Amino acid sequence: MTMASSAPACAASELVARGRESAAVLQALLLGQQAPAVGGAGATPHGFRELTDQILRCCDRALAALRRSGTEDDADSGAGVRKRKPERGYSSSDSPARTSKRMRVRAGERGTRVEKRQTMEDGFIWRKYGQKEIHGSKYPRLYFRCTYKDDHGCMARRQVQRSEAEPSVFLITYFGDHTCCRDDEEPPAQFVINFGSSTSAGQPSIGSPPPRPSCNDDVLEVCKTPDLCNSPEDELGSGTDNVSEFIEQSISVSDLTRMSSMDWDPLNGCLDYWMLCDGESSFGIGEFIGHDFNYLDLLQ
DNA sequence: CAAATTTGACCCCT
DNA sequence: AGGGGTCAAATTTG
Repeated sequence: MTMASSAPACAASELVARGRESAAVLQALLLGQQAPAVGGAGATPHGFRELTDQILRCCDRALAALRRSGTEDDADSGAGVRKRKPERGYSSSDSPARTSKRMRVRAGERGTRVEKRQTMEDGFIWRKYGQKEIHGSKYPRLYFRCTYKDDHGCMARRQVQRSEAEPSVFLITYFGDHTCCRDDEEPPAQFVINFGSSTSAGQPSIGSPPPRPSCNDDVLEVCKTPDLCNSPEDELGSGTDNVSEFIEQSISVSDLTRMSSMDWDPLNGCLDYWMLCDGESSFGIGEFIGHDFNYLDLLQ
């Protein structure tokens, strides 16, 4: 990823200005003054919520842009995938870019994040590439990579494991950046994907266009400590004490739908995910679409 | 038939 | 040696 160091600052500046504008509108509404409608927001609870959401988003993204400007080098090296040395059975040309969790941890990989969620949905399209029984763990760990790994070279990955302490909760560990939607091009992810088991709804189900990965209401907690990625369940423990407290403000489905209609740009979309990768974000990725997928993989 | 998932095997690390 | 992450052939699904 290459970006001029001043670009994030400019973006942050724009975002702060946008956020301030929204704050001004909100203030006017609260004071009962006449205010121009922003995004259709009016002096209603819905309108207030919309404005506050917008303000918060702008602030968060601005912060992320600024942080990113100071840590780009780290992020580049951190999220990068190190190739293993050529292995037996692989030709030099097709030697896969395998990664080792230990290698990443040892190298201080950034861009890892653990979330406790009620759903595996996060707005991105993931492709399952593995499943492993974890020693001492009741539930298997599922391995996903971005569907657009091949098309866009997106190296985002995630691991999903059902919490033993809270079976209704998924511990999702994210690795790497989503580079599949950073360009000016239209974001590739325009579908909701439901990961299910092979025995039933094994194939992803395509539904209505999902909201942009930004705020969500099913993120219970987010742990931004990369080390936790080693073993989310172990390190998170049975409770929530070890997890940095983070409770997402709930967002209605209608809000999400509206958000999805926002103009797509890196600041409105994938930047949210960058923030996660920076481990500094105050909000999670993805949105809650529904709970209609099967948990059989993790139930066993 | 193309794309996604499953699952056994391989490899690295401790 | 064993655990964990990833690959890739086989299988399944739409």
